[in-house]
Amino acid sequence: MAIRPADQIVHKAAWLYYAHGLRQDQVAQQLNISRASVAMYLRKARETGIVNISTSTQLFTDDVMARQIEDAFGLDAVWIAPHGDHVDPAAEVPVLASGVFLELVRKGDKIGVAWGQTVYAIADVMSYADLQDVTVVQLCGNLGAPFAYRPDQCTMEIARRLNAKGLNFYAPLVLSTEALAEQLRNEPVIREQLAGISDCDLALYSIGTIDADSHVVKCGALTASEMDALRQEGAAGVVAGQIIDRDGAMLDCGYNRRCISADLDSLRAIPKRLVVVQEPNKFEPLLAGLAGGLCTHLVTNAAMATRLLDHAKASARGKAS
Amino acid sequence: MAIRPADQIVHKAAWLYYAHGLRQDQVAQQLNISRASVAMYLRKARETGIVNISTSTQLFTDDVMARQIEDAFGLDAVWIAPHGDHVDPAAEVPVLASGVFLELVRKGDKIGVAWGQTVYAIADVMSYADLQDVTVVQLCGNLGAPFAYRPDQCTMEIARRLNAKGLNFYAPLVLSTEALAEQLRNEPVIREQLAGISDCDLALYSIGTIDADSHVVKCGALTASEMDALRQEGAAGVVAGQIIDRDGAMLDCGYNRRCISADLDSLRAIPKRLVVVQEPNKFEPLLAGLAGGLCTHLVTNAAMATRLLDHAKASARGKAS
DNA sequence: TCGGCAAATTGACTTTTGTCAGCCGTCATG
DNA sequence: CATGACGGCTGACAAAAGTCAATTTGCCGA
Repeated sequence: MAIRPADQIVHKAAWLYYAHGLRQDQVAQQLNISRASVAMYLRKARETGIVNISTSTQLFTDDVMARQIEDAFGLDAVWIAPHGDHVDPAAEVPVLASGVFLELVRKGDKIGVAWGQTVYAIADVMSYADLQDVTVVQLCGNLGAPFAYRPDQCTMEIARRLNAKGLNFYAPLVLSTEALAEQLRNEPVIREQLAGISDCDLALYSIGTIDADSHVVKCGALTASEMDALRQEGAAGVVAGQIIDRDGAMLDCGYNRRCISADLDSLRAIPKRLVVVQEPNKFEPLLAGLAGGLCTHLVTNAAMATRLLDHAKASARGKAS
Repeated sequence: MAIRPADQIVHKAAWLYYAHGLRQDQVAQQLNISRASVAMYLRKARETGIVNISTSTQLFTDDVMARQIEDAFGLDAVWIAPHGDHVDPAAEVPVLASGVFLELVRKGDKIGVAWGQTVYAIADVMSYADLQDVTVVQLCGNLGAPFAYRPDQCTMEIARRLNAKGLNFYAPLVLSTEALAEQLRNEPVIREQLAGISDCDLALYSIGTIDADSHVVKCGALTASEMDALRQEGAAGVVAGQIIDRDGAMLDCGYNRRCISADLDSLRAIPKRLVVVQEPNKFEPLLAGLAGGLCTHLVTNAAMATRLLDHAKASARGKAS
């Protein structure tokens, strides 16, 4: 909580430069150090969240399509990244999502974070902030797989960026038997953590696909053929490591019963549920998530937005006829 | 609410530069404009709060004196500006106060603002923000005096800086008779506004002195000799244009009864009450305000902090003996 | 007390950003 | 239809910020 003596100078430099608007050479003079050091301290200040630079994301909500999707699916807010007509189209959605995320976070909040490539990409471009009284909790159990986007990695990276407390989940995501999963869920430590999920203020997740490329398959929680079987049984998407059906309800299957993760009611109890979807093949999973009320705030790209609207119009016509 | 077409380009430039980290020439290329225009748009973005740059004020709370004052006076948080060993010592407290103010404001808040040179100085150095759903309300009636720090000016300037809604108080601060003041207070428009003060989330004020230099004297609400008489009667400070005694209670006097302003209970109902005091001669008034529980968050300078602590220690000894 | 080593600091150079006079298109006016 | 005023945009230059190799500082163990 207290400022380390070594950081004192960083705070001072940042204050003189950003709050008072002095030039770097003036700051250097004030603090009796070289201008090069000032430049270094200022970079450090930005990188550690002592200084915060945020850009309004209004540009992306202020859009007819975004409004139409809000209305069609009853969402609180929708952000649409335009077609990647610029340098790095793949980065657009994560950068936007991280901006939106930081706009939604409040001091003292408890934030639930799931996992996946999308979530990790967001963490990776997120700018640093000084939110020491924020807690970031992992929404589901862990996987041993050596991927950067594992649940614990996602949680910790976001906590690190925010200078927040990170609360990891020390249990596997999926166990070999239902009985063991049940026992573990009843362990006080685990039970407490699961129970605490519903009093998060904000949740961040993407929705996974039901195919061989799914992160649950890549990380070894399910085999490609098991996944295939689940699709036959009505699986439509993955939320926090669990399989949901087309209506966004938990699929009644052995895999889910062997999972240790946030149950969907707990997720729905979180007031702000930020869902970020980028890849085109996540259309069906996203529809399932929307149907299940798992999303209040949505960040996606223009292509996906168009498909969502087309779908909404089609089903509206379907009902009318 | 919607972005003006002319501002679209400002948003885009700000997004590419600050969120994606492109250089100005790359942004210029993206948007097919000259780099000079990009530089201009970026300045505009900073000046209108599309981009927000904020610096942690932790340096100034993270201080033994600040902690001691918190404890001694039971405050939620205290910030102390160090001795003016740098370029513009007079600006230090207002700059700090505006930083603290912006840290305390939340989206959707209703903010009460009083008036005076200190408050106006804060407004004047405050950086721009994009808080469109914030409401800034004037805590007391108006004065005709041609000073920039009039109640309505303070309110409007802060509202302008935040891009917030400003709600002015269309009544004089002080009337010639008690009867007229009472009648006016009962006018529905005025009554409503006064009643609404207690559901502010945050208040900002300084505490005025009881002397010929007081802003209420300069603005003609009281003459110097009237002020002198009030001091004999126990006046110790001025809050939102009204006179308080040494205990921070409303002084029972004709002037106060002729005032149209927030009553002290309404102020105390506001959860965050940010008091900013800079001038040495405001020591007694500040003590009165603290005694009356009119302050939860305090911004001041090192000299004042020392005096406060000395006073607290002295009265602790007094009680002990 | 003295090397030896890592971390912090700096001077000099390069790149990026800020600025402003002048230009160009637009629009209202005579 | 010419004119002039105005606001926004740009090119070219000046100022400021970023970078990095070289140097200094502080610190540890011998």
